[in-house]
Amino acid sequence: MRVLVVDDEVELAEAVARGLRREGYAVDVANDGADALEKAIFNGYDLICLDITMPGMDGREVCRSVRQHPFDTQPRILMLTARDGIDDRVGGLDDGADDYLVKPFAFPELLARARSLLRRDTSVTSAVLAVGDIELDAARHQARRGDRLLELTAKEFALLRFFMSRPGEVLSQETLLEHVWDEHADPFTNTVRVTVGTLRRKLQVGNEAPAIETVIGRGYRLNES
Amino acid sequence: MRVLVVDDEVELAEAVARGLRREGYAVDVANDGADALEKAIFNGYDLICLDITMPGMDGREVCRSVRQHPFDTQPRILMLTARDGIDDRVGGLDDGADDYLVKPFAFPELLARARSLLRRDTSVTSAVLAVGDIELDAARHQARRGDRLLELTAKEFALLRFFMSRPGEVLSQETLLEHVWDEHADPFTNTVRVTVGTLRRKLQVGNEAPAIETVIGRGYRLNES
DNA sequence: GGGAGACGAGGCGAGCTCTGGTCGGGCGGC
DNA sequence: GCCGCCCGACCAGAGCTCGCCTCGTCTCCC
Repeated sequence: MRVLVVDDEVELAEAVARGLRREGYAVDVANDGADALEKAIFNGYDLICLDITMPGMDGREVCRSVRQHPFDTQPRILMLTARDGIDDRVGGLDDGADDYLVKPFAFPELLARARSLLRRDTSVTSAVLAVGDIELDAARHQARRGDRLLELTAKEFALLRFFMSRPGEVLSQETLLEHVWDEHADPFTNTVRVTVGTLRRKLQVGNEAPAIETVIGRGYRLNES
Repeated sequence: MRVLVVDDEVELAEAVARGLRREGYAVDVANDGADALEKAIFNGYDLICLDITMPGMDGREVCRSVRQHPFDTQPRILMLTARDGIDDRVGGLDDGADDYLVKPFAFPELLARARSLLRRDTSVTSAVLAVGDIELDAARHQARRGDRLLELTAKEFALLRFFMSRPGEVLSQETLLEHVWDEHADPFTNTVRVTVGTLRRKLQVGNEAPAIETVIGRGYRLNES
Protein backbone atom coordinates (compact mmCIF):
# COMPACT_ATOMS: atom_id res chain seq x y z
CA MET A 1 0.00 0.00 0.00
CA ARG A 2 1.37 3.39 -1.00
CA VAL A 3 0.96 6.26 1.43
CA LEU A 4 1.78 9.95 1.14
CA VAL A 5 2.39 11.91 4.33
CA VAL A 6 1.96 15.66 4.04
CA ASP A 7 2.97 18.07 6.78
CA ASP A 8 4.95 21.27 6.87
CA GLU A 9 6.48 20.21 10.17
CA VAL A 10 9.33 18.19 8.71
CA GLU A 11 10.13 16.33 11.91
CA LEU A 12 6.57 15.23 12.47
CA ALA A 13 6.10 14.13 8.87
CA GLU A 14 9.26 12.04 9.02
CA ALA A 15 8.28 10.46 12.31
CA VAL A 16 4.89 9.44 10.94
CA ALA A 17 6.52 8.15 7.78
CA ARG A 18 8.99 6.04 9.75
CA GLY A 19 6.19 4.54 11.79
CA LEU A 20 4.16 3.68 8.73
CA ARG A 21 7.17 2.14 7.02
CA ARG A 22 7.74 -0.05 10.02
CA GLU A 23 4.24 -1.33 9.42
CA GLY A 24 5.16 -2.22 5.89
CA TYR A 25 3.62 0.63 3.94
CA ALA A 26 5.50 2.25 1.09
CA VAL A 27 5.66 5.88 2.23
CA ASP A 28 6.55 9.16 0.54
CA VAL A 29 6.67 12.55 2.23
CA ALA A 30 5.77 16.05 1.08
CA ASN A 31 6.25 19.20 3.12
CA ASP A 32 4.04 21.66 1.29
CA GLY A 33 0.79 21.66 -0.59
CA ALA A 34 2.16 22.10 -4.09
CA ASP A 35 4.62 19.26 -3.70
CA ALA A 36 1.90 17.10 -2.20
CA LEU A 37 -0.47 17.67 -5.09
CA GLU A 38 2.20 16.96 -7.67
CA LYS A 39 3.21 13.71 -6.00
CA ALA A 40 -0.38 12.69 -5.46
CA ILE A 41 -1.24 13.07 -9.12
CA PHE A 42 2.00 11.69 -10.44
CA ASN A 43 2.40 8.66 -8.22
CA GLY A 44 -1.11 7.68 -7.27
CA TYR A 45 -1.49 6.70 -3.62
CA ASP A 46 -3.87 4.50 -1.72
CA LEU A 47 -3.87 6.84 1.25
CA ILE A 48 -2.88 10.44 1.89
CA CYS A 49 -2.34 11.68 5.45
CA LEU A 50 -2.86 15.39 4.98
CA ASP A 51 -2.18 18.18 7.41
CA ILE A 52 -4.70 20.98 7.10
CA THR A 53 -2.70 23.95 8.29
CA MET A 54 0.19 24.66 5.96
CA PRO A 55 1.58 27.88 4.54
CA GLY A 56 0.74 28.46 0.89
CA MET A 57 -1.65 25.86 -0.44
CA ASP A 58 -3.32 24.36 2.60
CA GLY A 59 -4.62 20.87 3.14
CA ARG A 60 -8.19 21.59 2.24
CA GLU A 61 -7.13 23.04 -1.07
CA VAL A 62 -4.97 20.02 -1.81
CA CYS A 63 -7.89 17.80 -0.90
CA ARG A 64 -10.26 19.54 -3.27
CA SER A 65 -7.74 19.41 -6.10
CA VAL A 66 -7.08 15.73 -5.55
CA ARG A 67 -10.80 15.02 -5.59
CA GLN A 68 -11.17 16.82 -8.90
CA HIS A 69 -8.45 14.78 -10.52
CA PRO A 70 -9.77 11.85 -12.56
CA PHE A 71 -7.99 8.99 -10.82
CA ASP A 72 -9.05 5.46 -11.61
CA THR A 73 -9.38 4.98 -7.91
CA GLN A 74 -9.35 7.99 -5.66
CA PRO A 75 -6.96 7.81 -2.74
CA ARG A 76 -8.39 7.78 0.76
CA ILE A 77 -7.67 11.04 2.52
CA LEU A 78 -7.06 11.26 6.25
CA MET A 79 -7.00 14.87 7.43
CA LEU A 80 -4.79 15.90 10.30
CA THR A 81 -6.11 18.95 12.09
CA ALA A 82 -4.55 20.96 14.86
CA ARG A 83 -7.77 22.25 16.35
CA ASP A 84 -10.85 20.23 16.91
CA GLY A 85 -12.92 23.18 15.78
CA ILE A 86 -16.07 22.07 14.10
CA ASP A 87 -15.24 24.34 11.18
CA ASP A 88 -12.09 22.49 10.31
CA ARG A 89 -13.50 19.09 10.79
CA VAL A 90 -16.69 19.73 8.94
CA GLY A 91 -14.93 21.71 6.27
CA GLY A 92 -12.51 18.89 5.73
CA LEU A 93 -15.24 16.36 5.23
CA ASP A 94 -16.98 18.85 2.97
CA ASP A 95 -13.85 19.03 0.83
CA GLY A 96 -13.93 15.30 0.36
CA ALA A 97 -11.75 13.92 3.13
CA ASP A 98 -12.65 10.43 4.31
CA ASP A 99 -11.75 10.84 7.94
CA TYR A 100 -9.92 13.20 10.21
CA LEU A 101 -7.61 12.96 13.19
CA VAL A 102 -7.07 15.70 15.75
CA LYS A 103 -3.50 16.63 16.68
CA PRO A 104 -1.87 15.69 18.88
CA PHE A 105 -2.75 12.09 18.22
CA ALA A 106 -1.40 8.78 19.44
CA PHE A 107 0.40 6.95 16.69
CA PRO A 108 -1.54 3.70 17.12
CA GLU A 109 -4.68 5.71 16.52
CA LEU A 110 -3.37 6.92 13.21
CA LEU A 111 -2.48 3.35 12.33
CA ALA A 112 -5.94 2.17 13.22
CA ARG A 113 -7.61 4.84 11.12
CA ALA A 114 -5.29 4.13 8.22
CA ARG A 115 -6.03 0.43 8.35
CA SER A 116 -9.74 1.04 8.58
CA LEU A 117 -9.72 3.45 5.65
CA LEU A 118 -7.70 1.10 3.49
CA ARG A 119 -9.91 -1.80 4.37
CA ARG A 120 -13.09 0.11 3.85
CA ASP A 121 -15.17 -1.51 1.23
CA THR A 122 -15.20 0.22 -2.10
CA SER A 123 -18.87 -0.64 -2.25
CA VAL A 124 -19.11 2.82 -0.81
CA THR A 125 -17.63 4.40 -3.88
CA SER A 126 -18.56 2.19 -6.77
CA ALA A 127 -21.12 -0.34 -7.76
CA VAL A 128 -19.90 -2.69 -10.44
CA LEU A 129 -16.60 -2.73 -12.28
CA ALA A 130 -16.58 -4.16 -15.78
CA VAL A 131 -13.74 -4.91 -18.19
CA GLY A 132 -14.57 -6.83 -21.35
CA ASP A 133 -16.87 -9.63 -20.29
CA ILE A 134 -15.54 -9.67 -16.75
CA GLU A 135 -17.72 -8.07 -14.11
CA LEU A 136 -16.94 -7.48 -10.46
CA ASP A 137 -19.34 -6.42 -7.72
CA ALA A 138 -17.41 -5.43 -4.65
CA ALA A 139 -20.40 -5.17 -2.31
CA ARG A 140 -21.57 -8.67 -3.11
CA HIS A 141 -18.08 -10.02 -3.37
CA GLN A 142 -19.05 -11.60 -6.64
CA ALA A 143 -17.23 -11.73 -9.93
CA ARG A 144 -18.37 -13.24 -13.19
CA ARG A 145 -16.92 -13.97 -16.58
CA GLY A 146 -19.79 -13.79 -19.02
CA ASP A 147 -22.52 -15.81 -17.35
CA ARG A 148 -20.19 -17.89 -15.28
CA LEU A 149 -19.90 -17.01 -11.61
CA LEU A 150 -16.29 -17.14 -10.44
CA GLU A 151 -15.37 -18.72 -7.13
CA LEU A 152 -12.61 -16.48 -5.89
CA THR A 153 -10.81 -16.31 -2.58
CA ALA A 154 -10.30 -12.98 -0.86
CA LYS A 155 -6.79 -12.53 -2.29
CA GLU A 156 -7.78 -13.48 -5.78
CA PHE A 157 -10.72 -11.13 -5.59
CA ALA A 158 -8.57 -8.25 -4.40
CA LEU A 159 -6.05 -8.96 -7.13
CA LEU A 160 -8.71 -9.05 -9.83
CA ARG A 161 -10.18 -5.83 -8.56
CA PHE A 162 -6.80 -4.17 -8.78
CA PHE A 163 -6.29 -5.41 -12.32
CA MET A 164 -9.74 -4.19 -13.28
CA SER A 165 -9.05 -0.77 -11.87
CA ARG A 166 -6.14 -0.48 -14.29
CA PRO A 167 -7.16 -2.34 -17.41
CA GLY A 168 -4.58 -2.56 -20.18
CA GLU A 169 -1.79 -1.36 -17.94
CA VAL A 170 1.27 -3.47 -17.33
CA LEU A 171 1.56 -4.04 -13.60
CA SER A 172 4.82 -5.27 -12.16
CA GLN A 173 4.95 -7.94 -9.51
CA GLU A 174 6.31 -5.28 -7.19
CA THR A 175 3.35 -3.00 -7.83
CA LEU A 176 0.90 -5.81 -7.25
CA LEU A 177 2.62 -6.80 -4.05
CA GLU A 178 2.52 -3.22 -2.86
CA HIS A 179 -1.14 -2.63 -3.60
CA VAL A 180 -2.85 -5.95 -3.12
CA TRP A 181 -0.83 -7.49 -0.34
CA ASP A 182 -0.62 -5.54 2.84
CA GLU A 183 2.18 -4.83 5.20
CA HIS A 184 5.18 -7.06 5.75
CA ALA A 185 5.04 -8.77 2.37
CA ASP A 186 8.38 -10.36 1.60
CA PRO A 187 9.69 -8.74 -1.60
CA PHE A 188 11.26 -12.03 -2.72
CA THR A 189 8.10 -14.05 -2.42
CA ASN A 190 6.61 -15.85 -5.37
CA THR A 191 3.12 -15.61 -3.99
CA VAL A 192 2.20 -13.03 -6.61
CA ARG A 193 3.09 -15.43 -9.39
CA VAL A 194 1.13 -18.21 -7.79
CA THR A 195 -1.96 -16.10 -7.22
CA VAL A 196 -1.86 -14.59 -10.69
CA GLY A 197 -1.58 -18.14 -11.96
CA THR A 198 -4.67 -19.42 -10.18
CA LEU A 199 -6.65 -16.29 -11.01
CA ARG A 200 -5.72 -16.66 -14.64
CA ARG A 201 -6.86 -20.25 -14.60
CA LYS A 202 -10.18 -19.33 -13.00
CA LEU A 203 -10.73 -16.65 -15.63
CA GLN A 204 -9.91 -19.03 -18.44
CA VAL A 205 -12.56 -19.64 -21.11
CA GLY A 206 -11.96 -22.63 -23.38
CA ASN A 207 -8.63 -22.12 -25.08
CA GLU A 208 -8.92 -18.46 -25.75
CA ALA A 209 -5.92 -16.28 -25.07
CA PRO A 210 -5.81 -15.69 -21.31
CA ALA A 211 -7.37 -12.47 -20.02
CA ILE A 212 -4.29 -11.75 -17.97
CA GLU A 213 -1.21 -11.89 -20.10
CA THR A 214 2.41 -11.96 -19.09
CA VAL A 215 4.79 -9.27 -20.28
CA ILE A 216 8.13 -10.89 -19.64
CA GLY A 217 10.45 -8.84 -17.52
CA ARG A 218 7.75 -6.21 -16.90
CA GLY A 219 4.74 -7.77 -15.27
CA TYR A 220 1.15 -8.63 -16.13
CA ARG A 221 -1.63 -6.97 -18.06
CA LEU A 222 -5.39 -7.42 -18.06
CA ASN A 223 -6.67 -7.29 -21.63
CA GLU A 224 -9.43 -4.79 -22.18
CA SER A 225 -11.23 -6.81 -24.82
CA MET B 1 -35.26 13.58 -4.67
CA ARG B 2 -36.07 15.71 -1.65
CA VAL B 3 -33.90 15.40 1.40
CA LEU B 4 -34.19 16.90 4.86
CA VAL B 5 -31.05 17.28 6.95
CA VAL B 6 -31.62 17.62 10.68
CA ASP B 7 -28.85 18.54 13.10
CA ASP B 8 -28.53 21.05 15.88
CA GLU B 9 -24.94 21.70 14.87
CA VAL B 10 -25.72 24.32 12.26
CA GLU B 11 -22.37 24.15 10.53
CA LEU B 12 -22.45 20.41 10.17
CA ALA B 13 -26.00 20.43 8.86
CA GLU B 14 -25.12 23.05 6.28
CA ALA B 15 -22.02 21.19 5.17
CA VAL B 16 -23.96 18.00 4.67
CA ALA B 17 -26.67 19.91 2.82
CA ARG B 18 -24.13 21.50 0.49
CA GLY B 19 -22.62 18.14 -0.30
CA LEU B 20 -26.00 16.62 -1.05
CA ARG B 21 -26.98 19.55 -3.23
CA ARG B 22 -23.80 19.09 -5.23
CA GLU B 23 -25.09 15.61 -5.94
CA GLY B 24 -28.32 17.00 -7.27
CA TYR B 25 -30.66 16.47 -4.35
CA ALA B 26 -33.16 19.10 -3.26
CA VAL B 27 -32.16 19.71 0.33
CA ASP B 28 -33.81 21.48 3.25
CA VAL B 29 -32.30 21.93 6.69
CA ALA B 30 -33.78 21.89 10.15
CA ASN B 31 -31.87 22.56 13.34
CA ASP B 32 -34.24 21.22 15.95
CA GLY B 33 -36.74 18.43 16.34
CA ALA B 34 -39.91 20.44 16.22
CA ASP B 35 -38.90 22.23 13.04
CA ALA B 36 -37.83 18.94 11.54
CA LEU B 37 -41.14 17.28 12.25
CA GLU B 38 -43.12 20.18 10.87
CA LYS B 39 -41.10 20.29 7.66
CA ALA B 40 -41.23 16.52 7.32
CA ILE B 41 -45.00 16.48 7.51
CA PHE B 42 -45.67 19.50 5.36
CA ASN B 43 -43.14 18.93 2.63
CA GLY B 44 -42.87 15.17 2.39
CA TYR B 45 -39.32 13.97 1.82
CA ASP B 46 -37.78 10.96 0.25
CA LEU B 47 -35.00 10.88 2.79
CA ILE B 48 -34.36 12.39 6.21
CA CYS B 49 -30.84 12.51 7.64
CA LEU B 50 -31.59 12.77 11.31
CA ASP B 51 -29.21 13.52 14.15
CA ILE B 52 -30.18 11.65 17.30
CA THR B 53 -28.80 13.93 19.96
CA MET B 54 -30.58 17.25 19.95
CA PRO B 55 -31.88 19.44 22.73
CA GLY B 56 -35.67 19.37 23.11
CA MET B 57 -37.28 16.82 20.86
CA ASP B 58 -34.54 14.39 19.96
CA GLY B 59 -34.04 12.38 16.81
CA ARG B 60 -35.67 9.22 18.05
CA GLU B 61 -38.79 11.09 19.00
CA VAL B 62 -38.91 12.78 15.61
CA CYS B 63 -38.46 9.40 14.01
CA ARG B 64 -41.34 7.84 15.90
CA SER B 65 -43.62 10.77 15.10
CA VAL B 66 -42.77 10.65 11.42
CA ARG B 67 -43.48 6.95 11.37
CA GLN B 68 -46.89 7.50 12.89
CA HIS B 69 -47.85 10.04 10.30
CA PRO B 70 -49.96 8.63 7.47
CA PHE B 71 -47.74 9.49 4.52
CA ASP B 72 -48.51 7.97 1.14
CA THR B 73 -44.93 6.86 1.08
CA GLN B 74 -42.89 7.05 4.24
CA PRO B 75 -39.55 8.80 3.91
CA ARG B 76 -36.39 6.79 4.45
CA ILE B 77 -34.66 7.76 7.65
CA LEU B 78 -30.91 7.74 8.09
CA MET B 79 -29.93 8.25 11.73
CA LEU B 80 -26.73 10.04 12.63
CA THR B 81 -25.26 9.04 15.96
CA ALA B 82 -22.26 10.19 17.95
CA ARG B 83 -19.69 7.50 18.62
CA ASP B 84 -19.35 8.44 22.26
CA GLY B 85 -23.07 8.78 22.87
CA ILE B 86 -25.14 6.27 24.76
CA ASP B 87 -27.57 5.96 21.92
CA ASP B 88 -28.91 2.50 21.62
CA ARG B 89 -28.82 1.79 17.95
CA VAL B 90 -30.88 -1.30 18.17
CA GLY B 91 -33.54 0.69 19.94
CA GLY B 92 -33.21 3.33 17.27
CA LEU B 93 -34.00 0.83 14.59
CA ASP B 94 -37.05 -0.03 16.66
CA ASP B 95 -38.12 3.57 16.32
CA GLY B 96 -38.26 2.99 12.62
CA ALA B 97 -34.95 4.26 11.27
CA ASP B 98 -33.75 2.56 8.10
CA ASP B 99 -30.04 2.87 8.66
CA TYR B 100 -27.38 4.32 10.88
CA LEU B 101 -24.23 6.29 10.38
CA VAL B 102 -21.76 6.87 13.17
CA LYS B 103 -20.22 10.31 13.56
CA PRO B 104 -17.69 11.27 12.47
CA PHE B 105 -18.49 9.81 9.09
CA ALA B 106 -16.88 10.13 5.71
CA PHE B 107 -19.09 12.15 3.44
CA PRO B 108 -18.87 9.69 0.56
CA GLU B 109 -20.17 7.10 2.97
CA LEU B 110 -23.23 9.21 3.72
CA LEU B 111 -23.79 9.62 0.01
CA ALA B 112 -23.50 5.92 -0.53
CA ARG B 113 -25.98 5.14 2.23
CA ALA B 114 -28.35 7.75 0.90
CA ARG B 115 -28.17 6.29 -2.58
CA SER B 116 -28.67 2.83 -1.29
CA LEU B 117 -31.65 3.83 0.83
CA LEU B 118 -33.30 5.67 -2.02
CA ARG B 119 -32.71 2.80 -4.39
CA ARG B 120 -34.05 0.23 -2.03
CA ASP B 121 -37.65 -0.71 -2.59
CA THR B 122 -38.19 -2.85 0.46
CA SER B 123 -37.26 -1.00 3.58
CA VAL B 124 -37.52 -1.44 7.29
CA THR B 125 -40.43 0.92 7.21
CA SER B 126 -42.71 -1.38 5.33
CA ALA B 127 -44.59 -3.59 7.69
CA VAL B 128 -42.95 -6.77 6.51
CA LEU B 129 -39.48 -7.31 5.10
CA ALA B 130 -39.11 -10.30 2.84
CA VAL B 131 -36.07 -11.94 1.33
CA GLY B 132 -36.58 -15.26 -0.36
CA ASP B 133 -38.88 -17.25 1.89
CA ILE B 134 -37.78 -15.38 5.00
CA GLU B 135 -40.21 -12.80 6.32
CA LEU B 136 -39.70 -10.35 9.11
CA ASP B 137 -42.36 -8.21 10.73
CA ALA B 138 -40.65 -5.42 12.63
CA ALA B 139 -43.78 -4.18 14.35
CA ARG B 140 -44.72 -7.60 15.74
CA HIS B 141 -41.16 -8.65 16.35
CA GLN B 142 -41.83 -11.82 14.47
CA ALA B 143 -39.87 -13.62 11.84
CA ARG B 144 -40.73 -16.70 9.83
CA ARG B 145 -39.05 -18.99 7.39
CA GLY B 146 -41.71 -20.31 5.08
CA ASP B 147 -44.51 -21.37 7.44
CA ARG B 148 -42.27 -21.90 10.40
CA LEU B 149 -42.23 -19.20 13.07
CA LEU B 150 -38.72 -18.46 14.27
CA GLU B 151 -37.96 -18.06 17.95
CA LEU B 152 -35.38 -15.32 17.95
CA THR B 153 -33.80 -13.35 20.76
CA ALA B 154 -33.56 -9.58 20.46
CA LYS B 155 -30.01 -9.70 19.18
CA GLU B 156 -30.73 -12.38 16.65
CA PHE B 157 -33.76 -10.44 15.47
CA ALA B 158 -31.80 -7.23 15.07
CA LEU B 159 -29.08 -9.09 13.22
CA LEU B 160 -31.54 -10.74 10.86
CA ARG B 161 -33.20 -7.43 10.20
CA PHE B 162 -29.90 -5.88 9.28
CA PHE B 163 -29.09 -8.73 6.94
CA MET B 164 -32.50 -8.43 5.35
CA SER B 165 -32.06 -4.73 4.78
CA ARG B 166 -29.01 -5.53 2.66
CA PRO B 167 -29.73 -8.79 0.93
CA GLY B 168 -26.93 -10.16 -1.20
CA GLU B 169 -24.35 -7.79 0.18
CA VAL B 170 -21.32 -9.07 1.99
CA LEU B 171 -21.28 -7.58 5.47
CA SER B 172 -18.07 -7.70 7.47
CA GLN B 173 -18.04 -8.62 11.12
CA GLU B 174 -16.92 -5.08 11.77
CA THR B 175 -19.91 -3.64 9.94
CA LEU B 176 -22.29 -5.92 11.77
CA LEU B 177 -20.76 -5.03 15.09
CA GLU B 178 -21.09 -1.37 14.29
CA HIS B 179 -24.72 -1.54 13.21
CA VAL B 180 -26.27 -4.23 15.35
CA TRP B 181 -24.29 -3.96 18.55
CA ASP B 182 -23.79 -0.70 20.37
CA GLU B 183 -20.63 1.32 20.51
CA HIS B 184 -19.28 -0.27 23.66
CA ALA B 185 -18.75 -3.56 21.89
CA ASP B 186 -15.25 -4.90 22.09
CA PRO B 187 -13.83 -5.01 18.58
CA PHE B 188 -12.05 -8.28 19.32
CA THR B 189 -15.12 -10.09 20.50
CA ASN B 190 -16.37 -13.20 18.80
CA THR B 191 -19.95 -12.50 19.68
CA VAL B 192 -20.75 -11.74 16.06
CA ARG B 193 -19.55 -15.16 14.98
CA VAL B 194 -21.54 -16.82 17.72
CA THR B 195 -24.75 -14.93 16.99
CA VAL B 196 -24.46 -15.46 13.26
CA GLY B 197 -23.96 -19.13 14.05
CA THR B 198 -27.11 -19.50 16.11
CA LEU B 199 -29.16 -17.40 13.71
CA ARG B 200 -27.97 -19.51 10.85
CA ARG B 201 -28.97 -22.64 12.70
CA LYS B 202 -32.42 -21.28 13.44
CA LEU B 203 -32.88 -20.36 9.78
CA GLN B 204 -31.77 -23.78 8.66
CA VAL B 205 -34.19 -25.86 6.59
CA GLY B 206 -33.31 -29.54 6.22
CA ASN B 207 -29.91 -29.74 4.66
CA GLU B 208 -30.27 -26.98 2.14
CA ALA B 209 -27.42 -24.57 1.70
CA PRO B 210 -27.61 -22.11 4.60
CA ALA B 211 -29.36 -18.80 3.95
CA ILE B 212 -26.49 -16.90 5.48
CA GLU B 213 -23.25 -17.87 3.85
CA THR B 214 -19.70 -17.16 4.89
CA VAL B 215 -17.33 -15.33 2.60
CA ILE B 216 -14.03 -16.14 4.17
CA GLY B 217 -11.88 -13.13 4.86
CA ARG B 218 -14.78 -10.79 4.06
CA GLY B 219 -17.85 -11.45 6.11
CA TYR B 220 -21.32 -12.90 5.67
CA ARG B 221 -23.98 -12.66 3.01
CA LEU B 222 -27.73 -13.32 3.10
CA ASN B 223 -28.71 -15.11 -0.07
CA GLU B 224 -31.48 -13.45 -1.99
CA SER B 225 -33.02 -16.63 -3.30
C1' DG C 1 24.46 -23.26 -36.82
C1' DG C 2 24.06 -25.93 -32.77
C1' DG C 3 24.38 -26.69 -27.97
C1' DA C 4 24.63 -25.37 -23.21
C1' DG C 5 23.74 -22.38 -19.65
C1' DA C 6 21.15 -18.69 -17.53
C1' DC C 7 17.03 -16.58 -16.50
C1' DG C 8 12.23 -15.80 -15.97
C1' DA C 9 7.81 -17.77 -15.42
C1' DG C 10 4.44 -21.59 -14.45
C1' DG C 11 2.86 -25.66 -11.85
C1' DC C 12 2.39 -28.63 -8.03
C1' DG C 13 2.20 -30.15 -3.49
C1' DA C 14 3.18 -29.69 1.51
C1' DG C 15 3.07 -27.13 5.72
C1' DC C 16 1.56 -23.59 8.32
C1' DT C 17 -1.14 -19.74 9.57
C1' DC C 18 -5.28 -17.69 10.38
C1' DT C 19 -10.09 -17.37 10.10
C1' DG C 20 -14.35 -19.12 11.41
C1' DG C 21 -17.41 -22.64 14.02
C1' DT C 22 -18.69 -24.63 18.28
C1' DC C 23 -19.12 -25.58 23.12
C1' DG C 24 -19.42 -24.45 27.85
C1' DG C 25 -19.05 -21.27 31.67
C1' DG C 26 -20.08 -17.00 33.82
C1' DC C 27 -22.19 -12.54 34.24
C1' DG C 28 -25.81 -9.27 34.35
C1' DG C 29 -30.61 -7.71 33.76
C1' DC C 30 -35.45 -8.51 34.17
C1' DG D 1 -33.90 -17.59 39.31
C1' DC D 2 -33.99 -17.60 34.55
C1' DC D 3 -32.75 -16.20 30.23
C1' DG D 4 -30.12 -13.88 27.03
C1' DC D 5 -25.66 -12.42 26.01
C1' DC D 6 -20.69 -12.31 26.05
C1' DC D 7 -16.27 -14.39 26.41
C1' DG D 8 -12.48 -17.83 26.47
C1' DA D 9 -10.84 -22.04 24.69
C1' DC D 10 -10.48 -25.45 21.48
C1' DC D 11 -11.04 -27.50 16.88
C1' DA D 12 -11.37 -27.82 11.90
C1' DG D 13 -10.52 -26.45 7.46
C1' DA D 14 -9.64 -23.14 3.96
C1' DG D 15 -6.35 -20.41 2.01
C1' DC D 16 -1.81 -18.52 1.71
C1' DT D 17 2.99 -19.11 1.22
C1' DC D 18 7.06 -21.48 0.10
C1' DG D 19 10.27 -24.69 -2.02
C1' DC D 20 11.30 -27.29 -5.74
C1' DC D 21 10.93 -28.78 -10.27
C1' DT D 22 9.76 -28.05 -15.16
C1' DC D 23 9.35 -25.47 -19.30
C1' DG D 24 10.46 -22.12 -22.65
C1' DT D 25 13.29 -18.55 -24.42
C1' DC D 26 17.29 -15.84 -24.97
C1' DT D 27 22.18 -15.49 -25.12
C1' DC D 28 26.68 -16.70 -25.38
C1' DC D 29 30.14 -19.63 -26.74
C1' DC D 30 32.08 -23.11 -29.39
